Amino acid sequence: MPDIPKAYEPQSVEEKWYDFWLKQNCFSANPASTKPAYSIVIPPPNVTGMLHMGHVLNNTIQDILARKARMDGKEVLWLPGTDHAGIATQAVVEKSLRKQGVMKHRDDLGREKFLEHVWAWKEKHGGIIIQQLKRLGCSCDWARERFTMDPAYSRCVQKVFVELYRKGQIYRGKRMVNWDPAARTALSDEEVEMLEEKGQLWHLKYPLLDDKGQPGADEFVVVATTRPETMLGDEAVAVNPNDPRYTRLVGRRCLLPLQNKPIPVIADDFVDPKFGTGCVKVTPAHDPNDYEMAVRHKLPLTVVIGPDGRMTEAAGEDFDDLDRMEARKAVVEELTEQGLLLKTEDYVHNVGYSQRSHVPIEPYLSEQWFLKYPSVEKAARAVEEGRIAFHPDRWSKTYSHWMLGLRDWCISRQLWWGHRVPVWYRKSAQSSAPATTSASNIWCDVDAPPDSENWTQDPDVLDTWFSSWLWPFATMGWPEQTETLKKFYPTTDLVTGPDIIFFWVARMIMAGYEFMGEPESGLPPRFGLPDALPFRNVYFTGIIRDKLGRKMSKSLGNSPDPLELIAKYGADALRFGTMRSAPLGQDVLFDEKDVELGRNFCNKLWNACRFRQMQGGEVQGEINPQLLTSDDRWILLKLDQAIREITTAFAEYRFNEATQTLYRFFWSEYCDWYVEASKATLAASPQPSAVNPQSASVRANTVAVIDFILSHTLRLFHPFLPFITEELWHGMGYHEDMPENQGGSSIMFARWPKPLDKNFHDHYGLTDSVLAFVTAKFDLVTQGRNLRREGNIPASRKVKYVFKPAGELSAHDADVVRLLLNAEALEIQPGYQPGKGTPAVHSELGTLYLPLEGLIDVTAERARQTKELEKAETEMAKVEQKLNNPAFAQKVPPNVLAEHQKRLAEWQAKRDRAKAALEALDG
RNA sequence: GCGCGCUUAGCUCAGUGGAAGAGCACUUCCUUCACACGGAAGGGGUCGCAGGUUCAAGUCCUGCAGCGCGCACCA
Repeated sequence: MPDIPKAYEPQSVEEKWYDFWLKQNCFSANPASTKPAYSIVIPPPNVTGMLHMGHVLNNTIQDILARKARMDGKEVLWLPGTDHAGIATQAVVEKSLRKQGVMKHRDDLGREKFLEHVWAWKEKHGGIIIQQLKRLGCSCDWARERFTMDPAYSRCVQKVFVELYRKGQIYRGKRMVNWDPAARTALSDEEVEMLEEKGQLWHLKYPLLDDKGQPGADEFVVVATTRPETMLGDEAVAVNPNDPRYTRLVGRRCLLPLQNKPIPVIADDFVDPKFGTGCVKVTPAHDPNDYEMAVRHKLPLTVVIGPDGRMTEAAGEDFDDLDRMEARKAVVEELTEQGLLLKTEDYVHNVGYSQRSHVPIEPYLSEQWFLKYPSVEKAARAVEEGRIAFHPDRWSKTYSHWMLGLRDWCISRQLWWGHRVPVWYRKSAQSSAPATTSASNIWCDVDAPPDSENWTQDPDVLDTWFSSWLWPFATMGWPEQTETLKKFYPTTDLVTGPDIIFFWVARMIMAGYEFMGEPESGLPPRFGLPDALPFRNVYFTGIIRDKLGRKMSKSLGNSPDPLELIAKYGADALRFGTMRSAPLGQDVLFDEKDVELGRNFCNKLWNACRFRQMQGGEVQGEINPQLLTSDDRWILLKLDQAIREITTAFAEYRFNEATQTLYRFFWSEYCDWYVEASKATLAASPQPSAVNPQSASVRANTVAVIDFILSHTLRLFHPFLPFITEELWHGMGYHEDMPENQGGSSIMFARWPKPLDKNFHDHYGLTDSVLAFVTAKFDLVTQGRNLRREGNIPASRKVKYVFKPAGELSAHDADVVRLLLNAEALEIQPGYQPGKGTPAVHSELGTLYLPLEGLIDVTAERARQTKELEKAETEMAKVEQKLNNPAFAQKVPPNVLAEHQKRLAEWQAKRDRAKAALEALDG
């Protein structure tokens, strides 16, 4: 690292090493490797998407896992790709084409032309998010990038459709579905968001008809509705058969206002007599329950709201072509005029909204394709019995609950962009319209029928999730039994958000069992893999929110652009800051300050290495146990502790804990204490001197300790901070002695640090007493610095401390204390007799005085000692209370008892010293 | 209605039955030869409320309250 800049400059460094990794093929996964496999498939982002903070969190975690696995000696496959996001992409392209004036509606272009435009759009924009992931440092095997509309992948989707169709799991049916009038397509139940809304409950009067079909003078049934516009399609009024108020009405007819149509009063158990008036208007074509009732009572269906959300001709002249919300107003107005609106109540209820278009869902009767979920039982048990582990585990409850109440999945979408349903209908002889749908007239196969001119393909495409549920194996070459599948399936970890637990996670597990699992009895093995499940662990990230706790969204404009953050702070900073504030299982309140913290941390790491470089000399490999200082031993112990904590945190997917440990170890322990203390030895000349023949070799030994710590620290940091660690790994020369494939070429493959074992501890004298000694030494320093503060002595003023040791204190340790106190001198005087009121602090090592010759601030000193005294007394009281409890001594473990007794003694000693000091001040 | 979270320093949050923690913000001091993207010393908490278990509870149990999120066909 020649001419090291004072501050870390990430931009050039990041680009350089990413190119290096790509050129060296560091990310490519080799199925022929003998190393154990580790694999992740990326949750495919939308092909037209842009990187947002959610991606940053999600993909940083995956990259951390992948990089850690490489350092653990695994053969790693992180398989990237994108999905085609049917509705979203089609909507974006349609909007753009309209804006350009290319079309008004896609029908203007026709299916083929329109799809050409979408593909062109995909070619232009589809790579953006992939490039952005690279900026973040993601170590995906890019050669294996997949897209859900790739020809091979599309064939997987079709094959799966055909298989399930032939097994009877997929069927076509006319059903009431969730219709998105903006996107003009059916949606699955999961794509409907129930939102609480303040609405109104309108009470409508329907005049009853007498025997002659004439409205009675004053006879009405009153129905309540939240959607008055649907009354135009009413076909009955229903009451509960056991409701005494209305039994006499059943069988009579009433007049549907506005339409002037007689409709029957029917009896149905569905009606809850206790709700509202106990009379329900029945709109068969626009409400799922009403539809069921209509089927039971053989009522006709009148469609008054069309697929575009506008009223149809059947709604009557006055309402035809009105938007459904305008129609609502118009209907209410008209009914009011006719005196048929009894009352309007405020009413809070839940309204289904399209998760895609954010418009209210319209229940809509249409012909759709449905899937009876396959392998549900196996998929449910896999999670319940722990073969797939959720992190945090609580999501498994959500999963199980969902698996219990499954309804058939509506998989067809009325779009053009997507996998077209592989079903053809035989054209009738007379026209090109599909003939009756009997078996011989339907062709369902991956390939079109040979006489395709006699057939018409189903116009619908499949739900995007119907393709992405195959992602873990369809990306690896299924249905061929590829080497990749053999090596890397099942995958190890999946990282995703809990919001797609139903959409994706559950369905992937089902698909795993259905298509990768054991064959049904009697059939030859279809796939020779031992395990069907698609992954073993699922890590659920939190949702990234802004610092006010709001979800990030384009419309709020509260979503920072990660690329701007990378440009400003560096990718490592963004990764570290995000991970540090993202606890397992909780939402993340993102604040740019977090990224700033990440940048500051990188700068600290940079400068710590720079400090080492300034000490000169080659990388020091060997540490001589004979020459270790107490500080050297202390930092080795702290490193050991950090390695253990971080390794455990990784095993439990507690990444924020790992980053916090790293932060604490490196900043608070290594930089704040060890580096400062090491300056005592580093100040010596690197050349042997006559005065102190050992100082040069002690100095070299300290440099060796620094190299040991830094080379370990860089490896511990690598999964979080890939760029700066690679830069420093090479810059510091730590790669030089490593085997080529274990850190010699890249820190990516350096071995993950192991905890320092017992032999190491014994060999280097890493003992509890060293730990206690150095802790006490540093405590003495903190107290000594406090003396200076309390006495209002500026840091710039050189002062002399006097130390009265309780035992032995080596010259080195005394020098460290002097240095850390920023003292001109530290006089060791075992028999020191302080003058009256000399400020002093105590530690296990002895008493430290700050003699100030006539400059003692008696008031300040008294205040300080009084505070000490009070603190000691309250702490004593706490411990005494416990110890005085007879049950305590009997039941508590001996070590805890001993610890409490020791604690009491310590506080007593402190109290006594504070008392004495106060008396001395007054005396 | 059912389920799941959350409630700890001014803010954002860690905390795994045995002395209340971090970052930011705040106060004071320091441009000392790694770093002002820095250093030092401080101030600041009846751990949402009420019970219970325990020698010992921020931590375990039971209620309650507030906030958030799922799921649920009641017009």
